[in-house]
Amino acid sequence: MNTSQQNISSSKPPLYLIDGSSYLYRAYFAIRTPMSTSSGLQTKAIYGVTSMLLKVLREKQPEYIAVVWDAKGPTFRHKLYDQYKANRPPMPEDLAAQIPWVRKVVDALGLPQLELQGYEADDIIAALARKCTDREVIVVSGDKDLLQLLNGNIRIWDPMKDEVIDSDVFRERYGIEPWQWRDVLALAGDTSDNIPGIPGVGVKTAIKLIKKYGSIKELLKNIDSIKGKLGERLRENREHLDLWIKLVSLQDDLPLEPDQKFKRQPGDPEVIEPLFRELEFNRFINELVPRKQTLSFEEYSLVSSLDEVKNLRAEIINAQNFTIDTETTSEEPMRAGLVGISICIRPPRAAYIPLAHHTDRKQPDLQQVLDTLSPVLADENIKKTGQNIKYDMIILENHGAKLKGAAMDTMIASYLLNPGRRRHNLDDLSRDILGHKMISFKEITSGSRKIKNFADVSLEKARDYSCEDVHVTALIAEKLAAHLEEKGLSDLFHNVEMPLVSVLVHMERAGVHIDIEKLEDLGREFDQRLKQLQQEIFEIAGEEFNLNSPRQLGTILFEKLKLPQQKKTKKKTGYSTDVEVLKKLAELHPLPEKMLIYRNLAKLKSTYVDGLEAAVNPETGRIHTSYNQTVTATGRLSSSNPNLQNIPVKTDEGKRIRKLFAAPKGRMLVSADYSQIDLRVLAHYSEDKALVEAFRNGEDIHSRTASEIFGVMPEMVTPEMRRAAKTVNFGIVYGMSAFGLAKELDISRKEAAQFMERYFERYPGVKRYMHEIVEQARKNGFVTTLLGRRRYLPDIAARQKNIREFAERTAINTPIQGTAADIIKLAMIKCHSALKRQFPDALMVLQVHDELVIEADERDTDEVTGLLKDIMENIIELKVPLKVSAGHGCNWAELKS
DNA sequence: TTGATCACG
DNA sequence: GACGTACGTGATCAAC
Repeated sequence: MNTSQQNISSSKPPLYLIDGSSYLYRAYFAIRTPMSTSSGLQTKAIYGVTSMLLKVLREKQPEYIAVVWDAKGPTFRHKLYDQYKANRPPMPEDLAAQIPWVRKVVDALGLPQLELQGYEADDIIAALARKCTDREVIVVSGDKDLLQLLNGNIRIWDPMKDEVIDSDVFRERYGIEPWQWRDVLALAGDTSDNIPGIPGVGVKTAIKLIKKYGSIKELLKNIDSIKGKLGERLRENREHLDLWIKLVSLQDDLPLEPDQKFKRQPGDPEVIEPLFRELEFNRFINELVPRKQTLSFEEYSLVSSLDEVKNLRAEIINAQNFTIDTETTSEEPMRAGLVGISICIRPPRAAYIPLAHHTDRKQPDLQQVLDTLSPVLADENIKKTGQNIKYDMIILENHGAKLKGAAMDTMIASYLLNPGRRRHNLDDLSRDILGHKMISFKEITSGSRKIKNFADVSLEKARDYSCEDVHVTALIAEKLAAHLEEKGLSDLFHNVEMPLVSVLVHMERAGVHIDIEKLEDLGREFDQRLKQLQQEIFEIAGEEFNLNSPRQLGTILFEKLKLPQQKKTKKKTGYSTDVEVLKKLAELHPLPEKMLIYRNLAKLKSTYVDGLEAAVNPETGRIHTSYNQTVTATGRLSSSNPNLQNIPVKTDEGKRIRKLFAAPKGRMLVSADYSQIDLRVLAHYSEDKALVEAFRNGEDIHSRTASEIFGVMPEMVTPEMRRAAKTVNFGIVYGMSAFGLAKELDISRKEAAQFMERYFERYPGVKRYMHEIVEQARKNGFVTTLLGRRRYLPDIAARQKNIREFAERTAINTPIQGTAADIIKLAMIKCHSALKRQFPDALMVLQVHDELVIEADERDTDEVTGLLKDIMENIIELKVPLKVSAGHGCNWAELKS
């Protein structure tokens, strides 16, 4: 209806109206992790609102803006209806206490704010928005009540979901006009405001009614013709509707004008910074306050001669520990050259040794420096600290200097303290732990476009940057060490994670050998077959399209060929064309079948053939992955650049890829993997009698489960039954529901539910474990593995069922997956040291969660196999034995025992 | 940058 | 009454 206003606004900056109260509540209830300052002030709501406001300021840079609040005390709605919001408990005390602080923050940011006695924020927003006709209005809110405001001039934006709703989006989504939304709300009611609406009518039904009749007014005219329970209820409650309409209407005749008062003022850093420090909002300080020196830089020195290096060495020997960082030419350690080394003895004393900067100025000789430092680097008793020290160890060792005695890695320490945290990089740790914003790489390279890597950075800038790195690392290390101790994580850190670093250094440097010629042959073959397939698919489809585009394929399948749509994509953005769908469609049409073959081959070609080819290191002729020790939430390692933990194995085509992982001449690959480690860990934790007994007797666990759930003698178990039981066994470890099992086995939900019921009858200990671990998570807020590794599960208390249930499944799975990870980490450390002693030529080349692969001299094959199996099976004593199956072969696909 | 898909345990 | 439903990863490609 207001389309005529559409273009009025284009010349003037829009007015942003922010629904402060709704975000205040939302933040308070939605942020699950408790937040408070060290003095005890709760800050969750302040933090949430601040974060939202900063997002608006950062992304929109609004010139006209108002932050609007609900007034305290009763509103006109309470006068109309004494039950209004009567079901709502009073505002929690700790939330009320945060309000004055939020107001202070808004003031400090220079944003106008208002409230009006007797009205809610929604009414103020409505009044201002409707009166503002000379410019566009953007209402910032996540509240559905405000949808009735939408017109050609008013849009709603929810920055937290990053969702913009304008009239068109609204019409498409609900099939009605925005002004009709008021009637929808009146019919449906609002439980949180204690407006009942028509009993039995929710938003869906209300929309249907309004679509049909246009408005409540028209509906009432036809009310006698509405049939069934719905008609009855409407007739019974018709006299209330007038009141519900009044209550959900937004009051817009308020004495407010959208005038110059709403011009945004510049925020005052002098006020903001102390305020944010008081609230301990370190994360926001960097965004708003220009970087200042918060650390002392006075004791940073630039080392220019070998004599100075010797002095440094003397200082190190005196201190017996130091923090180290290397500057290099690449992020990939196996391709990087060494540019400089920084060392911090005692914060703030730090020094930078430039080695290969592009400069005419004098730099100490790289080799002489390493020779000089070698005695301290290689001295295990001199303890080293670093941030991702594995990287520095690889760099140094590649340049002929081995680093021993790595005792503290701040990245790993941060990971153990909270493995769910997304980033453990130094910049973020410095910000969060020290409240210090570090010099960014951008800052030292700005002004010169010639800077390609660190070698191009000037010596002074390099000194400041690099010394700050070690300085900050040393400061963080102290704090994190204390936290590890508090949380009982020190043993895991010192006895598992830190020793593992050296193992990973060895593995990454070793790399894995690839048969490059066969790789290239395979690439050519796949290429040909892909071309052929493409041709055939185009012919069947009757047109050409991009086979790699799921979207284009969807159009062909469901619009052109009119095949029945199976399901939407996860985010509901289009037709799904995944394997499941294509398999179903293959029964109806020849194209999906071809597409499956194409997809399979295309994946192998691009990810594996091309990917591996690009990853071969020209100097070593091998592939050096990175094992990430601080990525997974459960404690597993992950592998990247390239990922060697997802090399195909299941299909024949896939095995041809795996076959390319071949030992060089005279060498052999030995592989050992834990069989059913997850289920054995589950047996250990649950102490379930039947499960424990099965493993102690060395039974085939899937057959045993089949015999249990199908109620047949073990010898009567068919392969089909065993397969189903295997799926159940896996599903249990993930906390699967009957629904999930039904889908996986393609059986009815009822049957699946019966399987699960039988399972829990037969393995009652497992049921008990699942219950207890969820209870434990609820009580502590985290779960632990055998070695005390923690994972926090803030969602375990979520009000939303699906979110809470996800956390519950995680609580079940993490101790199992994480304990298996603990076990193989222990085994890696022990195997590595045993191999080093007994078979110094052997190389540990791969770890794939429950499997270790060693490359050894072919004469040592049997002994290495025995050693591996022995160590892995006896690495720790559980209530059931650990079993390892080991084999060897010339390549990774063909292993013989 | 995000979403869809698919490789692994 | 509708929604979602099996844990943990990383790489590639299309599309924005």
